[in-house]
Amino acid sequence: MNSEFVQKWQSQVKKGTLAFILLNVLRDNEFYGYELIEQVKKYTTIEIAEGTLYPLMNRLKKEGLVTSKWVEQESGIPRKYYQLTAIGVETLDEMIEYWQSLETSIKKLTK
Amino acid sequence: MNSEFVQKWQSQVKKGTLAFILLNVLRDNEFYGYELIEQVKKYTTIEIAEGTLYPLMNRLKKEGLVTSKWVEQESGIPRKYYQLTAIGVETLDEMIEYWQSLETSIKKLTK
DNA sequence: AAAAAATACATTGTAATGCTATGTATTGTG
DNA sequence: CACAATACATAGCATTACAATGTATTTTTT
Repeated sequence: MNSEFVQKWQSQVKKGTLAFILLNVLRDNEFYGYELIEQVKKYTTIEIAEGTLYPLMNRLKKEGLVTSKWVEQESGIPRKYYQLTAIGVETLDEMIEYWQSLETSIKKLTK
Repeated sequence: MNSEFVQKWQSQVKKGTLAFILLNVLRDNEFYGYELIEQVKKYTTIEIAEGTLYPLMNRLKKEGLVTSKWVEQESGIPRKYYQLTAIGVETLDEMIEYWQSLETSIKKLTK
């Protein structure tokens, strides 16, 4: 099961989907990078590679959708926390709208 | 509205989604390339560029998910009709399964 | 009748993105 | 003391959508 084609396809589906999921996760709380991977793994069936996440978060930051701040800890490596900006919220709303129309279309097709 | 970021994002979402949609469309009927673009435009909010469709159909063919046959017409340019193969149907079923789990996860996140 | 638009196929080069591999540094565990 | 886990990051590769361009025929408009 899960032929090679399907595996590659799933990777393609992530292009775009990941940013959408991450912005949604950041809507209610701020999280640090490594934690985002864990959160997404917990609440979806999706695994985000570290080599995917960090460049992605940098892009979102560059686009002004999130900000970040370093938080030192008593012990351990400092964490970079991400917060959704006002522009991020607006953008996310537009994305949700598009996603829902897409989802509706696909639901019609798959039955 | 529809900021530049969202436009680029929509294009990224199509990576993977397009193949999924096309296979779904081909489940019940065979269509030729140009017709597939029209069908998808009609039943979804998605526009597929010709420069996207023809290479995509070739990939699906190479992977054995579809076959094609030329059909001459009394007048006009010959049409290349695509049919879903047995492997195509199996693959599509796996894709539907993945899509539904993804959709369920995202639905939880967006509300 | 000529010009323009539509039909129907296709390829090339570009930009964007996820993934593997790799790297650094610290802390916790067997 | 070695190894796994935590936490950040980058570089190169493969994949894919899209704009631009091309060919050829047919239909519509002027």
